[in-house]
Amino acid sequence: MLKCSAFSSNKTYMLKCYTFSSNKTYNVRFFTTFAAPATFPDSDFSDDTQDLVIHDKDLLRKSRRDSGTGLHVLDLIHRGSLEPDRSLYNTLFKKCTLLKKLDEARIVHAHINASLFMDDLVMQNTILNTYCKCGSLDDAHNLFEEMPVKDMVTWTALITGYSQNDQPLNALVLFPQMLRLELKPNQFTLSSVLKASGTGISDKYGRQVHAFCFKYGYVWNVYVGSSLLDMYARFGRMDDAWLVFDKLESKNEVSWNALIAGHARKGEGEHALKMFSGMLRQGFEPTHFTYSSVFTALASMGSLEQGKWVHAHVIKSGGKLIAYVGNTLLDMYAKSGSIDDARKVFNRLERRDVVSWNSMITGYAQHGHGKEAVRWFAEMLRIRIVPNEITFLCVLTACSHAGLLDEGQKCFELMKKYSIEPQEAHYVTMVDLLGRAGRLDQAMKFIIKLPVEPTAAVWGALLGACRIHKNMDLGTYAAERIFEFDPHDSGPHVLLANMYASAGRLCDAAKVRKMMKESGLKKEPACSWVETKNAIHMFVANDDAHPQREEIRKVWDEIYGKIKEIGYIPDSSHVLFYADQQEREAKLQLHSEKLALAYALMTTPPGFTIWIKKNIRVCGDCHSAFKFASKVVVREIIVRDTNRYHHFRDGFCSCGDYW
DNA sequence: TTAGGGTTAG
Repeated sequence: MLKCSAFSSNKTYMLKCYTFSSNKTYNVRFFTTFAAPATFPDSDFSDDTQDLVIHDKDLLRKSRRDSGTGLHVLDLIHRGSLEPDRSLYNTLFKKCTLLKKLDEARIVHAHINASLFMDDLVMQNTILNTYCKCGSLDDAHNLFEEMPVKDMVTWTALITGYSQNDQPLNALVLFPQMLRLELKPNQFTLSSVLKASGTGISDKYGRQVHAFCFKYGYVWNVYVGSSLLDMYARFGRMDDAWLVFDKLESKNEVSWNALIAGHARKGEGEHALKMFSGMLRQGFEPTHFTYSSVFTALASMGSLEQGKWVHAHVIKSGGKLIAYVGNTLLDMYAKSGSIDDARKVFNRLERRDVVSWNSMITGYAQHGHGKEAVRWFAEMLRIRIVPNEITFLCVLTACSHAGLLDEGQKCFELMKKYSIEPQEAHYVTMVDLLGRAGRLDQAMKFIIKLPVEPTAAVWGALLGACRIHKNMDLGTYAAERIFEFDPHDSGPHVLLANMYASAGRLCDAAKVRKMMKESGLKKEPACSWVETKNAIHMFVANDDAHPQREEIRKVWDEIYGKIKEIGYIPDSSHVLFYADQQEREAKLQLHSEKLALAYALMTTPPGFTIWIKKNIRVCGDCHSAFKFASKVVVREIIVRDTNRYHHFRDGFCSCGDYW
């Protein structure tokens, strides 16, 4: 709050300002284009005041430094010292928007309501927009309802407000209402409506808006086009996104970023990286948005070398590691297996937020360092970083994978202290934690006591644990509960059949297989990928299509012989559909990850770390074989399955056989 | 006066 007095000469005003907050008095020379005010007393000036010089164009900058909104100007207006004009109010609203000062915006609004601008449509639109930018859609909506006259900008401002404040449905409801009034949307309206259309489960609405973009002639506009391709990309329709991108009349960083982000979200790292190179070739400067999407893409590829190359770009660009880029960068290093580099990035971050901590905890957990993950969680709490629901999920998963039963239970209890309501994923992980640790009865009691109806995923976690600990009765019960949700889900059928097979109950396993056959259920085909010499090779079990199949099998046969010599015993319970023991053992050696390993050994130099990715959980027999293989071939083998990472080195796996 | 793109888990 400022108290001011002033005098003027030729549009230069000398203001005496006293701030109650800091108990300081300022002599302020205020150069302005405002009309000359009435006379001012100059007797208030004292000698012990500080001098500031402010030009009206500097008002925004100066008051930003003072962390105020410059509302003292309103006092001047109120005292008749200044005659308000549009640019003064606009400056104040800009300031409120910038600092998200809702209360101040309300004060300026009240002031305007008592001024000549009371019924000014443009001014009303500005106020409405300020409320939206300050996050108060209630204020914006109230004003919208009160406005006797509304134009296209009024509607667009409110639509944009809802779209930008996570209320897409409200935005989508307003759009047709606006059209019914025969107000013609422009590029601002359409890009906001498209942003709102990018949420939800279907692109049906977005496609309709696409038609409106054609109708009104904005489809090739870079703003509308970028929103349009982003909308398609969010629904995974990259072909449609590309069609829009290719036809844009001009492209900018945002169009490129939207496309890169689309590929990154789909886990199409290669495409995202190609786009990044293309963007550089065409002379576009990558932004924070670009880098965070590219690192997300690289994280999904686990491609450390390419990750380092892009990291070098960021360093060359000289930018600071802001939260988004820094967090995705450290996640990339963690997911690429280099937890040390991830920690270095973490240490260099300008600001470490809950996402930075979660990423480190997950990094440790996924690479088998459960205790380290728990230690980081404790440190995070010690320095009073407030955990979120993802933090707890990360820590619970870490505990579950590392067999840290007590720590996991304590972590679950701690959620109450932070007022975080457990979600389905937390319950699933708790059942997993108890079940893997062999506490199947406790897991069952936990499910019974759940405050919500247990889901198929909860029963699935119990079934998985029953398979590990060979508890047929409880496993069968869990499987039956899952079938009640979805009798056509092949996953639990396979798990159940595996469970019977590994317990030697081949007749029961055969019954499940028969049931699957009769219902037309097919097991999801297991695939493994291996990256060599900048190309990605995919393998499926019993792969007969690969041009080098003979050589691949020869290499694996050689390894198979060697690992058997040092203790590998094939576990044929992981083969479902063959009754003959010899045939089962033969099929076991043709699992996709084994073929991928053989191919990687053929095509990479000695000592080179081998990276394999798998679309489902790594098979138990392959896990055992890889441990022995890592010793025989003297290589580090990293397998990333849907659950976690396995670092096989010198006969051991980082997961400690607990996955 | 109104517009578009980015992070952690499962």
